[in-house]
Amino acid sequence: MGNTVSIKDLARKFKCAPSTISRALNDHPMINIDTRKTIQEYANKVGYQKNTISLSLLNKCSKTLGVIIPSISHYHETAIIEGLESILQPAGYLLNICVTNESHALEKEYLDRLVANRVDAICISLSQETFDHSLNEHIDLAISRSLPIIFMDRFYHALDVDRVITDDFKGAFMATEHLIQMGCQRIAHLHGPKGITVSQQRFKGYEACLKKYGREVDLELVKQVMFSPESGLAATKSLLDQKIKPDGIFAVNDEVCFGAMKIIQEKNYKIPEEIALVGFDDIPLAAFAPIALSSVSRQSKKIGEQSAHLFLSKMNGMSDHQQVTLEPELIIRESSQRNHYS
Amino acid sequence: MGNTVSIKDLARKFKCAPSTISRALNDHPMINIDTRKTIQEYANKVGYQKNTISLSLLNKCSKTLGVIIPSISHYHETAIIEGLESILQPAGYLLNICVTNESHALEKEYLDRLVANRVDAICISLSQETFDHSLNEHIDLAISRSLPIIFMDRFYHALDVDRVITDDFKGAFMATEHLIQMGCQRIAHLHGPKGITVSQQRFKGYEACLKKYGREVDLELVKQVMFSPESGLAATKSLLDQKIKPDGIFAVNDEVCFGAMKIIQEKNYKIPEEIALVGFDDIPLAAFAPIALSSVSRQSKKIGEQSAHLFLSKMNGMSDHQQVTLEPELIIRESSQRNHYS
DNA sequence: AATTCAATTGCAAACGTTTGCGTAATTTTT
DNA sequence: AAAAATTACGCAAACGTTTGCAATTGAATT
Repeated sequence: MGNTVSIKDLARKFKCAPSTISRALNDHPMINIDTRKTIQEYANKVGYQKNTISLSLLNKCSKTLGVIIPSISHYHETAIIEGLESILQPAGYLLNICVTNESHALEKEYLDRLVANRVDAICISLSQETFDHSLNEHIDLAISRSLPIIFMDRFYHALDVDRVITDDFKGAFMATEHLIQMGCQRIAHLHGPKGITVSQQRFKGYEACLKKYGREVDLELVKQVMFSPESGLAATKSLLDQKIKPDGIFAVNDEVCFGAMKIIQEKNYKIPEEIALVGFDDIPLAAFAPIALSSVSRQSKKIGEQSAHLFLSKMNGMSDHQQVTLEPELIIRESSQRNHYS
Repeated sequence: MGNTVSIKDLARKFKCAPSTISRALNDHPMINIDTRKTIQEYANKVGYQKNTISLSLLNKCSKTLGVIIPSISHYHETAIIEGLESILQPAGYLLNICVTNESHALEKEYLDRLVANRVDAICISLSQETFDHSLNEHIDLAISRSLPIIFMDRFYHALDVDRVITDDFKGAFMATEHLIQMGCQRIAHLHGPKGITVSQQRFKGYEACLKKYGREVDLELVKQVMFSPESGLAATKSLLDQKIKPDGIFAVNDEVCFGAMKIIQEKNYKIPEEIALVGFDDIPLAAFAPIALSSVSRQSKKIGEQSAHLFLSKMNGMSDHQQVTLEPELIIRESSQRNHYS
């Protein structure tokens, strides 16, 4: 920007070599203590600011982490970013955040751009399109470049990768088991967009739990939804219009539950007595839903923190791959707590 | 990363000068069409990826925008990011997102780092600490470097800056006027953290509206809150415990309203008949609050979009400063709609 | 056959910083 | 007083890419 001052400028000013300035600014003992001070003071006065770009070029390391996520509009994603930042800020890293809107093309484009920018590593949560059609060439290519890639949330076809996930299966299992223990007989599931790992895992957890208690999955009670309250409302409405109505609902996330609650209350069913409800993610507003919402916490912030730690280990030369699986936690609130049943 | 291939590598391979490779890859007509093709194909085969860092160094332009925000846990901030990204992705820019947690020290640190990284410009929403104590030296310094800085949401002491904001005053005025028209006599305000522009502006709008209708601000009816439902609940509780109870509440944001609703319903007051409620931000869950929440939309995504456009104009050489003020929009839902009163 | 011209390609500098090595100048040791 | 050691600084290359200008080649023109 026009008036930025470089080491060369300072060298001209002091009639010395750039190397001297560089060493002086870095407090290199090789340089006379007085010259050091003089140079440092002057540099400070004129607002010299190190140009990190030239350093990146030299050191082949940009002190930047690329982050690719499908969306940024939910608590889960922002909490991940908070987690990443809480660890990486003190470590001197910056974040390049890219939102793909679940588009494979955009994911590919962003990945290319991050590689061109020589980020030190990439934390990625795959887009739905990438997942649906197993379009993995761009990822494989990046990996073959030996660019460290850390997968968050969604699985990747290869086994020997770095990965930080929550045990969605287990979380779903816990939620379903809880509903069973609360006396629910017909537990419905609001199934997330298919093709997305978390949707599949949560359904499998739900399914496995029913099996454990000798029940079958009734496909009449499984409706597919998007991750939005509107979608949750519509799906729940169709559930309530059926002959076989649910007396418990496990939903793929909390936003969906807000929609479900709306229509359930409109139709004058009692929560949790007539219909018990459990969501997923434990968003900050869960406790402030019409009926305080029970939910499975997936420790979103910890996913970010763990990913950051994994990244830092890799920067420190750790070469073997690591898979971190976080334990979900069931938070029981009014929407599923039937004291008189237990 | 070890196996990255550079132009120099290709030059060695083809026994020619790096300049030839560079021109060939950029389809420069000066280079023989056949050599061009050959080189391009080979480069493609071995996965050559342009090193943007060297380009940044050369062109003094990094194709990166620095974004500094106080928090990333609310809809407003993520919508801004979505807006920024929707415009800047097609333009070939990346975002360096920094979250300050309202800390001045962190803001300063991040600003320095972004400058060191030679971002092309910075979009910033000032931290509360910076605002409270008018700690502007770091900003002034950056401006004196002639680094373009675009302020979002929060005012800056200087006048000749670039800025994109929503008219919070007007939004608050609209909300308050609406409550008056719904017949509310004692309108309380849940005042955001002081020192933050949006809090102040919204209070002023509330105040001005009351004045217009010949009313005074009753400080008993103004409670200070943080931007959280918990805080909203506590403040509302103290309101309801007073002798003078409100029959309408205008809150600084929607999360606060969720907390307010909780306690209002617990104490068995009817919304909106006994207490009408209006929030701010129009978050996606507003319509799914216990009572669908009326709210002032501040067009968060548009703030991002406009900031991005402003940034692009500046990149195209626009030198004069621009102030964009977006119009808020009042969304009326059940929490304030008293049909029988109007 | 000498000259001009166009088509290709190479050279070298530049962006800003670091760092190994060389080289003065000064001091210490024998 | 000569040799060795220390102190303080400069030189130049390196990172990867672009670009104005010079240089080479071959063909076309006179």
